[in-house]
Amino acid sequence: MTIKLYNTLTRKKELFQSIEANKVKMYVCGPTVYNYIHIGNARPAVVFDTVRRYLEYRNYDVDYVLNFTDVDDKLIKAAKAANTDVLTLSDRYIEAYKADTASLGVKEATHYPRVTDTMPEIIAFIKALIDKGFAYVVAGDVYFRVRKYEDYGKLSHQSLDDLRSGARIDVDRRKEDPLDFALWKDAKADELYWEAPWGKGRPGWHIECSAMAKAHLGETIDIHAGGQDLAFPHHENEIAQSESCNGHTFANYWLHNGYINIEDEKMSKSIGNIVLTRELLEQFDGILIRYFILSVHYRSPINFSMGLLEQAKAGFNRLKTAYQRAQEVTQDLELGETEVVKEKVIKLRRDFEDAMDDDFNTANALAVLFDLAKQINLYLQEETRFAGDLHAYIGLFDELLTVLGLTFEADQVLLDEAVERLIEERETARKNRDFKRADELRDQLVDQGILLEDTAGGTRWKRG
RNA sequence: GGCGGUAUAGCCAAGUGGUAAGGCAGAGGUCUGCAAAACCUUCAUCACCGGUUCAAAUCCGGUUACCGCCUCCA
Repeated sequence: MTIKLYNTLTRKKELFQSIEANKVKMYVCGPTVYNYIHIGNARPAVVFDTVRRYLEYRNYDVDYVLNFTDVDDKLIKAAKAANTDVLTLSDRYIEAYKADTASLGVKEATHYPRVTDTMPEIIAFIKALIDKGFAYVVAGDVYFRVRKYEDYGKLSHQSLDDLRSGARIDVDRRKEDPLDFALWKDAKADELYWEAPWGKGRPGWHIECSAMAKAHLGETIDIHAGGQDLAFPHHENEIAQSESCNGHTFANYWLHNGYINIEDEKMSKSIGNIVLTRELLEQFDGILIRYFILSVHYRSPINFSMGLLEQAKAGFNRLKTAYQRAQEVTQDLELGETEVVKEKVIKLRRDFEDAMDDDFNTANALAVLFDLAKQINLYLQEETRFAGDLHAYIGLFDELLTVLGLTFEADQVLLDEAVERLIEERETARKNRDFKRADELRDQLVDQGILLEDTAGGTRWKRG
């Protein structure tokens, strides 16, 4: 049990130690639900889901909280544009988020708090900050007093002075310090608002996470995760709020995932190269997209393109083929098992754990799966094979796939009658050594996306 | 200006001191009626310069290029 993870706070890989034995409190910053998620949103969803799965594999009970920001400027604007209200809009995109991430093999979170459901806690949180002198009210807005919190900048490793000099010209002169940030925004006309002791309005962006994490996980949590861009200012501000309010460490480990570029360019609205997960799912299996994401270490940048996804598919198919062949063959074998295979399984498992223990190195973990596939392929060529051996390989395969959230969907079993007839007809042709006819039929099937493999045990087929 | 990241074969990608994992593509071979799948073989000295060391892709210094954050953003 020696999981090491890279902590942004210390910029080092640290040994993971949970607050409570065998229990992990994990908070992941979720999306602002004003649109469908893009591939960039998919990365943290997949990556931190994998972290969670591995912790569970390591026998931790993981309390996994993922929030939805369902009130903010973007939502208000989007709702107006769609001629609907904020809550209807956010409901819709929350459902879409869950559906899209489910396609990517992401497990359900333990809790999905929403800002609008956490309002009393948020208001109480802000009130406590005001009472302690960490926040001040200006004309209905409430700001956090950055200079009052001594450790400000400890996550992004910047001093307050450096941050100030880098800050853009701040037009809001009501703030005591340019870096002070809004905890509460005064309600403008026609906007959704909540009643607070200092006036009507809605919460600022950062406070929600502090409040929701506290409400669901307590004052000190184990892991707080999100995209690398959230480190500053969002997470920095969360730390400032939470530690000022609660008086002790907010999160022990901070994990940040790298960006996804599109064809070597930053994904952005202005470039117009946003790739929605939903669109991608029309062309590629979600699990393949997950595989692609996991083929790179989570902190490194990933470049995305259709070509790269196609390339990944070829590799993924290699794993899938080995797995499926093992399953087909195992039914016909005699019972029994060998020491050699037993030891190989033990070693493969250990290699996998070594990879994942090292800051969730999924690229190396996948290399272990390729090793496993190779062992299976080699084993299938041996003269004497036992069901027990293949079961051991398959069992390990299943287990490791589950940790990574990967599955090999069985190809649709149902074939069109017409297709089946073509396959049969080809078999007859082959028996009659009419190879010209057989090849024609095979080409026809290829056109329908059916690939054939003639093996000793008969003809196999799969979808290309 | 401040903070940080990246640079490994045609492509993707691991690797933080001991002589370059894995995958895709390619080449040759085995198998096959031919294929496919699989197996075997083959394919890099790690951006550049200098230094430390018995030994560096890995440490130190410098150079170049690209990128991120400092402003809503995964």
